[in-house]
Amino acid sequence: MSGTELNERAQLLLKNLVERYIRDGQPVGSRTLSRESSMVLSPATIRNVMADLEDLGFIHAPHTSAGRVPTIRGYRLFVDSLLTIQPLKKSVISTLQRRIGNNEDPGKLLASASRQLSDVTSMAGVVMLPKREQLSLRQVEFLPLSHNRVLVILVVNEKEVQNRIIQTQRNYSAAELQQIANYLNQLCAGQELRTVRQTLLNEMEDTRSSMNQLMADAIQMAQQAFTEEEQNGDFLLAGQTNLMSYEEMGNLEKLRKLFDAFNRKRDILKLLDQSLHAEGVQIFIGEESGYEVLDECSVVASPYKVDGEVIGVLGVIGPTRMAYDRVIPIVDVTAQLLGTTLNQIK
Amino acid sequence: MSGTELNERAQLLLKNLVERYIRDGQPVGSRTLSRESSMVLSPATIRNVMADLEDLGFIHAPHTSAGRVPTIRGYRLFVDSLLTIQPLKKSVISTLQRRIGNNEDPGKLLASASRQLSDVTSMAGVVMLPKREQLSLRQVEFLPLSHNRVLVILVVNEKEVQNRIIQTQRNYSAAELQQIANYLNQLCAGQELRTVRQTLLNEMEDTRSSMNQLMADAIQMAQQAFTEEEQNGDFLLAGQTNLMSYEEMGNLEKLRKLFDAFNRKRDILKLLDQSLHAEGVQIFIGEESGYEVLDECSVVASPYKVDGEVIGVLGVIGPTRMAYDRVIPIVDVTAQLLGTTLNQIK
DNA sequence: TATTAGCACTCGTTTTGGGTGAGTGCTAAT
DNA sequence: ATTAGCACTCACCCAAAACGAGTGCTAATA
Repeated sequence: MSGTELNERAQLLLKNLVERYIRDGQPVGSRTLSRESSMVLSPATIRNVMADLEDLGFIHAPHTSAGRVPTIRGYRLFVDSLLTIQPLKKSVISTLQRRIGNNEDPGKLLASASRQLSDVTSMAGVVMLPKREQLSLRQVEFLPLSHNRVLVILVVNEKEVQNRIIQTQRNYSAAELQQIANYLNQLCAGQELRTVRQTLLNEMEDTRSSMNQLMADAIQMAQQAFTEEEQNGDFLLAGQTNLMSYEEMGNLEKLRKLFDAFNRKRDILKLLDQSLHAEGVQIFIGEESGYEVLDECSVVASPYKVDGEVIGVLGVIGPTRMAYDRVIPIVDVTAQLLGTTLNQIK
Repeated sequence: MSGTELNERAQLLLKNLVERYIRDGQPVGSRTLSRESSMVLSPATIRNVMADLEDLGFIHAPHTSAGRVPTIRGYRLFVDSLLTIQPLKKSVISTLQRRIGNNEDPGKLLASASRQLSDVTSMAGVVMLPKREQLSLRQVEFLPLSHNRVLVILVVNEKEVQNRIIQTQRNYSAAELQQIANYLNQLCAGQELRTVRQTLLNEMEDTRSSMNQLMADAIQMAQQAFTEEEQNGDFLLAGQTNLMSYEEMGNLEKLRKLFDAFNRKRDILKLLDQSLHAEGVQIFIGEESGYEVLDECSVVASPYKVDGEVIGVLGVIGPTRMAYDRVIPIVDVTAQLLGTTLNQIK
């Protein structure tokens, strides 16, 4: 029984222990496990096995006369190779589908997905906003404002509208701006924003010789307008209050730090980013995430795709002691549903 | 000493009591008050006075052998006529001003104001988004999408861009849409959205006879586009996690309900609306608000103006036991600063 | 008449200590 | 290798006791 490998029996026992602990949150003792477990073993034997499991760091006793509780390592082994996931029933899937809806507005869709996740899991649901690598310019429009400022309206990706205000050298009339816009639209429409910037550079060379001042202005203006505001990414969070109902979150101070992290967004984003280039559901258990505030939380995340390309991540955040077998398929399916729905309205 | 009027001494005592209670959160007893209070009275006398105050419902003893705690009525009297507010120092005001900044983007400005409020008060800061009564249309633009849908871009109030998608009867070409936009721009530019709708109705009458199909289409399209999505109002909340640090919020269940109310927004909005047509700082103490979740909270709110017209409300939400003397001027000044800053960038 | 000292009393809080029970590790028997 | 038996540990519960801040009432006082 000594050694670093876990035999069949020990694994099964660990599985039972974790399941039991997840179910009712109490440290589980040898007696319980003996009764519960499928195999017939006396408590004493089980104690021996548990002692081994403890030596190997899979479980841990809060104090001498308490049962055992899974450690992070224990959970890890559990989700990696012990967990049996029952696939969702068709009916459940279609309920999820229906509840996500197929709103025209992708923003609303994402919000609904995160709410969905939080509702069905009773934890916090999170949906990262899509990273749109390729923004293809459809049309640009300029409107004069006071104080040498110009309102720029960009229509990208067919139906998305961005607008920003730029500062110009002098005052342009509406007519001039119209001309500039026409010029730029003709030059750049349909291109991706990054190639647009290249196009502008090239054009600048050409125009310099031809000496058309307005064109030169146009290019300079466009340079400003198309400077991508670095979009640091963002996410939608729903149901964070659900987390307040878990007694393992009883520590208000910790809970507060967690909520602050949600507001700060940065750490959570970084964590989600890690799933961006992964395939399928990823799980971060407790400290594994590397973020102290998530000490006692697990994150179950999955990338979602549009056009076969991963554009974002969604998932749930909850206590380490969560029903992984239920949560994992929910996250998985929701990611797929969101992807296909986004595809449809693209 | 019996009677319903409070004599000078009783008022002063109440003032001291509330101040003391606000300072350290413990029920305050006759002994403490005797030591603390400016006037020289024995604990026994003070007990007599306190008994009266209790009869009149201004204070309340949590149990027989505890000191007294202000009731809602007590707080009310305190803030209404006992409270001495020290005006903010110039330096503090300019710090506030600086920290709000003068971002070009009004959205960022509002966010910064609410963060500001929460930071300096260590409570939750809230800023209602401006109600813009008059949206004056500057320009409208149509872009064809697939499936008989059209992307409408509205530029209102000089520099604000709205966009929505409408469903049309048939497919229009870009050129047709351009024509329609020109027509509408000529017809309606500069008008307020509400008069625009009227203009359209009138125009419809006229056009019906002249039988120009495209114009008729244009009007129908505009009807759709200008149907105001009822903007139910919204607010920006910052620092709600601050509330988790007050021991009077120890009850997680209650705190959760409060946070849920923040997310629901509706109740909070209604409450803030009440300050919309008030002059100066308004205070809702505990149950006074009429919303159960705010039982143990007070809301200090003030309308803010642009162009001399009230367009929104801002304030803070915190425990009933808050330092009103400090919070009230902060809210007051912040409202003024936000107003003037908004004015500048308008 | 208003104020105050004195005193018995109340009641939440803290401390103490025994009892309980779930669970353990170890040892010896199977 | 497994199990029964047993002494031991320790969180938890509960009741009793000690504590102390604060009260209301009464009688004395200015």
